[in-house]
Amino acid sequence: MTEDASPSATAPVVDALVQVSFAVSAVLTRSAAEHELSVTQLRMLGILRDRAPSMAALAEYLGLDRSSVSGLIDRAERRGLVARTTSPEDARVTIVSLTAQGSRLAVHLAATVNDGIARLLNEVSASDRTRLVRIAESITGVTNG
Amino acid sequence: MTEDASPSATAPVVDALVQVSFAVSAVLTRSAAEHELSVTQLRMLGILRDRAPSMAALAEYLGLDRSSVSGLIDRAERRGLVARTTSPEDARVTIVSLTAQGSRLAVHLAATVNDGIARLLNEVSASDRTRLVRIAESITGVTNG
DNA sequence: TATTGTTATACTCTATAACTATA
DNA sequence: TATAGTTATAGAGTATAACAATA
Repeated sequence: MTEDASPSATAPVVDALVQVSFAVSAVLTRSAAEHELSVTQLRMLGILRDRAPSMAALAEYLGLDRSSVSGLIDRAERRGLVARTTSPEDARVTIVSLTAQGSRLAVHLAATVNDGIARLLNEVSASDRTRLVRIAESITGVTNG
Repeated sequence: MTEDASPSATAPVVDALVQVSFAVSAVLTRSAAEHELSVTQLRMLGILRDRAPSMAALAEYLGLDRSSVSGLIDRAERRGLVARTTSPEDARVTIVSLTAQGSRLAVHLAATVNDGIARLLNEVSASDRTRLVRIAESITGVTNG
């Protein structure tokens, strides 16, 4: 987790970011692996928690080609986690949604991930957490919360 | 441990961490993709920058099975990035090292990754960077710098 | 014609199990 | 016997290109 994708003369703050990123990734990987899921499947379930998008929209969310998402959804469907339905408005469009089982798993996974990340923050003070949110906003250019 | 955690109510600081992690991962993925490498190959090149480990040690660094590393090194060798040599001390052991070309690429990649991460920090003030290093230490339990 | 989704194909990444060569 | 590494096999994930169905 700390191997180092980082050059010899890396600034400490760059290392800091990379290491935090690895720690978070490890939580995601571990949470997914507990249910024999890939991180991509984890993300997919997270997306479907509050959406029932078309295949194309799902591909967009995931940043993947549609053909990749076809396979992804094939495998999730085989496991009973998602279902495909044809849009009533446009017969070309396939709508993806969670099954009851998929929904339960998605809720559970979200909690697991949340707990895992929260645990990383155990030793971080309240004021540092506040600061971290602001710093993250600067980094991602997005407002969180 | 996951009792209520209605994950819709994820704390902003958890989201912040996840988003920072995605931003860093995107830099790694993009830097690797510029040279048609996977993130695993990128990590491998980073590791070999200052080491010439055995296959087993490399597998340990990467957290992968040895058989996975065999394939990884096969592909990198085919591209002229690494070389295998047999250890003089123990004929069972294969030593992996960068070729001149692999070394040049590793140096270049390290700089690219460093620049990409540094660019994420463009809008972060000096005092926030200092704080970020400290927060990262709390998160990873490791001292950076 | 354009769009949505799937399929065919090919490659990387990963693991498990079985194998070999060496110790 | 035990260890290092490879190979055989299998499956997931990913993309490109070609395709069918629908608009």
